[in-house]
Amino acid sequence: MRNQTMTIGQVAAAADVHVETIRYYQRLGLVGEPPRPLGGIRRYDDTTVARLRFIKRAQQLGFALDEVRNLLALEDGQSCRETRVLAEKKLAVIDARLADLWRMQKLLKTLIAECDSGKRPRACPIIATLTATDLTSAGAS
Amino acid sequence: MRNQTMTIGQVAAAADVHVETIRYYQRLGLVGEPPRPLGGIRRYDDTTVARLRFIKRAQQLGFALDEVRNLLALEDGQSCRETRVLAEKKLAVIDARLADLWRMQKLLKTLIAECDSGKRPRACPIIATLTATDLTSAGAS
DNA sequence: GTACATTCCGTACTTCACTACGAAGACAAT
DNA sequence: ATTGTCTTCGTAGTGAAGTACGGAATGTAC
Repeated sequence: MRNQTMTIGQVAAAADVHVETIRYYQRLGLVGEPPRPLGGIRRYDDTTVARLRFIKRAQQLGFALDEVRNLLALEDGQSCRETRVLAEKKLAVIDARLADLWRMQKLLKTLIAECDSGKRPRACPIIATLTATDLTSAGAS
Repeated sequence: MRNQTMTIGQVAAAADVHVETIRYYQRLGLVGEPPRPLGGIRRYDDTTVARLRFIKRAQQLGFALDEVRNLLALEDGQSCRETRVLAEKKLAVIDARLADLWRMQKLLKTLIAECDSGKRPRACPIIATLTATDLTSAGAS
């Protein structure tokens, strides 16, 4: 697959993305466009496939495309400190999001349990909570 | 504040949302529009404020506006079983999202730690991982 | 009675990561 | 030489939850 032999469709299949996604990344400058031989079709090699996989993995780690752009600039692996800083920032965001979701999970679990246990008198405890409670502290036993 | 005395701006201030947000919710049918006295200005009472707060709380629990619409239909508190079903579905989504984020968090922590410990030889372990690893299993010690 | 703030209404724009569409050209097989 | 698939390029649409804008009318204070 070396030496510019693949079409964009073959690259897409190899990296398991859609052709349109590659063209979108090219517009964003995340993936290069090889020169087009006069009136012909562009050819790619597997460095493009590798780059697409890199992008996919970074996304799975929670990086947005704009952040992936920064990571790609450090792709030589020689700027470990800068990469680390990006990873730490992302980790902080993920930590915060986890705390949020954890709070939601806890409260929902509590409310669902109350539906069963008949602890509260008449009305549905979930609706009652939505109607009256300050959720930033509610259910935090 | 009873008996239709507030303007939309006062309602917005009381519920801590923007005027445009109220109008947006009115378009979605989440909030009613009181009749407009011929060529005059609509007046609201605090049931609208309460409804806006209900919506905000539901959003904090992770419900999308479209789901809030369903919750509002059960607002009388008499359909506890149906409300519970909605809450359980939302809880399942949140559980899944938590698992995702937890995986990201774990992997990022591992990678950042490796940056420090010099475990890996030369290149940045984060970049190396993005370049080569299958993240769905990587770092899962 | 006039200046200023608000309201009303519709439309359009924002972000993010794509996806869809359409026309024209290129290439591969028969 | 024709069919059929693929590529190229540009533009436009998706969904979620709003935000922004602009002109006209209305309300409020002095």
